[in-house]
Amino acid sequence: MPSTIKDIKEETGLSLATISKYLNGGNVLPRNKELIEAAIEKLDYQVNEIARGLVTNSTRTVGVSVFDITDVFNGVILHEIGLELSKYGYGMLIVDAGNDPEREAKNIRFLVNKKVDGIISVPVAGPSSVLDPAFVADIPVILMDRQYKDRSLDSVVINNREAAADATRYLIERGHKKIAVICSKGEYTGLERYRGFVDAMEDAGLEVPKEFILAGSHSIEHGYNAMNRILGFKNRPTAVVSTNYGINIGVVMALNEAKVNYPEDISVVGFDNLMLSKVLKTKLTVVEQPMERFGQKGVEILMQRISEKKENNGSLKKEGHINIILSTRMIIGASVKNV
Amino acid sequence: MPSTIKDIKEETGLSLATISKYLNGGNVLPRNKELIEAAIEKLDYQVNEIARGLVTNSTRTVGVSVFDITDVFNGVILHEIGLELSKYGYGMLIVDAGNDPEREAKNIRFLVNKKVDGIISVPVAGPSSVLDPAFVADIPVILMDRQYKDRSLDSVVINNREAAADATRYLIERGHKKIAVICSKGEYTGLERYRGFVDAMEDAGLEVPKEFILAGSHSIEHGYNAMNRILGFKNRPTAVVSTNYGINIGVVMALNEAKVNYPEDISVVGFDNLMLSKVLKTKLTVVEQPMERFGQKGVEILMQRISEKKENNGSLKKEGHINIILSTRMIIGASVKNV
DNA sequence: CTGTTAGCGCTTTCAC
DNA sequence: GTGAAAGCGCTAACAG
Repeated sequence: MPSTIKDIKEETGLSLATISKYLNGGNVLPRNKELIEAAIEKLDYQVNEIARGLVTNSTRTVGVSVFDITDVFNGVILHEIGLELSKYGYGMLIVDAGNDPEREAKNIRFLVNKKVDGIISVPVAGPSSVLDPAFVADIPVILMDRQYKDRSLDSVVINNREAAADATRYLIERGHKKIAVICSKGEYTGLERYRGFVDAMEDAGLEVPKEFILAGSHSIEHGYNAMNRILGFKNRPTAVVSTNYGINIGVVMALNEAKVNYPEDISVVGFDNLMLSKVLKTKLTVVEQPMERFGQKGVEILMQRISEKKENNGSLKKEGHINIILSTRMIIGASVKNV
Repeated sequence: MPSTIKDIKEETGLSLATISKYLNGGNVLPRNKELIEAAIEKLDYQVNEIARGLVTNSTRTVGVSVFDITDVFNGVILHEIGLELSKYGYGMLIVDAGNDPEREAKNIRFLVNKKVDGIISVPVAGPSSVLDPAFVADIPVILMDRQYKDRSLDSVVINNREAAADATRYLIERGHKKIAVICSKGEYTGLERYRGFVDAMEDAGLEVPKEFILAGSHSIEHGYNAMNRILGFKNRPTAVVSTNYGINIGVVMALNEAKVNYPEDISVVGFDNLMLSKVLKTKLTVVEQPMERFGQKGVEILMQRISEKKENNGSLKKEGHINIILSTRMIIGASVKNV
């Protein structure tokens, strides 16, 4: 059995209050300080955060929910969040939805029951009601990367629509007129990016045949299948916009397997400057998202909400939402040719 | 403020004990059951796991420590562990060392203070003493993928030495005699794999010039730099063994950039059948690790230890260790040619 | 089956 | 600066 504050009371002869005060950085006589420190050392004492949490009503832990932990994008986000959180002395309780909304709902309830001080969510697509248990419990929630269509919440995102329009314009400026988009319309990010694509095409007065819009899931499979479909068209596009990392991978996979060269046979613009881009013989031209900034800003807002709540003695005040929009930039590779 | 068991006592007129019993699946009169359920519904009651944990001395949470959460290998492991844990009604508290032993030590202390019921660790290289706080607190620990040289602990691993020897033999059988290995000797896994390589070469009576052993870190950079060094040799090997996923990526990146084709110009055998293998034009021949089995077995042993501890009323008995060795298999790609 | 009571380990008034 | 005492929300005997 680990030792408790009581044991160190026996050891030192001091009262619980004094010891607790020391533990929380309060002032105690130098003499007592030494006594306590010696006892802690001797007894291997470690604070029981559970007991502390029960009385302070704060766990110094935030819950982080991601739609898929095997997705590199989320791995990087988690890394950045963890780094940032530790600066505040906070830990994180990570839950993984595995792209399943029901599991996500279950996970959120789990976090609420665990009394996390706040939640950062990179949500699965779907109604925002999965977060209801958090709202009922007055736990601040920050959305990251994705937002909900049905409710406005604190969030940190990029301007997906603009970014996708930029990517598309990049192709248009290089003479492309027949451009296809491979996207996922199921979640916020994908839909916005799709819209950005359409914006740019319309602004340029370019037609988009229906079959050039390949909407599906946010996945390697979809990228792979969609690219293969495109390769089968009699009337092939000269360029393709891929709207996320998973799709990038699928697209490149399909191209390589079919021995179709890019940019010679078809140009490609993708999203996210992660691992993959580094390993390809022909580097992808992509829209890069500022991963570290995601973590920093997300944690910053959350900490702000948590202290607001504290100042407001325990209840969240609901007056508007913070919406941080991070800027992106195009990383120029060699996957686009002039036409 | 969320409602408590007391509120539902007021609401129903029942005693705390009865309500608690219901909450924990005990038998109560149907009438009372309805009353309680109605109150729970009405008050949006959620169990306070913190309070529960304080008295039961169990949090139904396990801590999972990984050496680097941005490493896809760990992402997959975490996914599998989470899936498996949820079958037992357990949640996980994930901590990420970012390859920093000091951060890992801090993380373990954090988990201990959070009173997790057990810890699964995919450790950073280094002395096992980072785990001491867990041992002092009598928290069961399961090592996954990697072991320590300085202490024997419960673990689930693959036979790294055998697997690497298999991979090497695969090359030898195809006529390769000049084979280089790119590895990391810093952690358990890397060292074992290096040894397996040496085993196979010695058994075949093949010489390994010193410069054909490129030991460095478990990283993309190392794979990349090492492969570039190899390409600069006057006396080039005809094949290379890459001993982990990160190194695979670096190797392929270097090859592609130098426009050196594999297997035509050099053969490659790698480790781990993850994402990358799917996207390469020429698929890598690799040793595949059973990711799901890692999660299943790791959680299984941990649950066993947790219940043993309970039966032994709260203290871990230390009689030997469980060591699960999972089998691997070679996935044949097209990155090796006969010579 | 139900209620009373004690107590998990800690923080926090409030006197002193 | 220190101590006594109450209490966070819940479970676990023990009586009834």
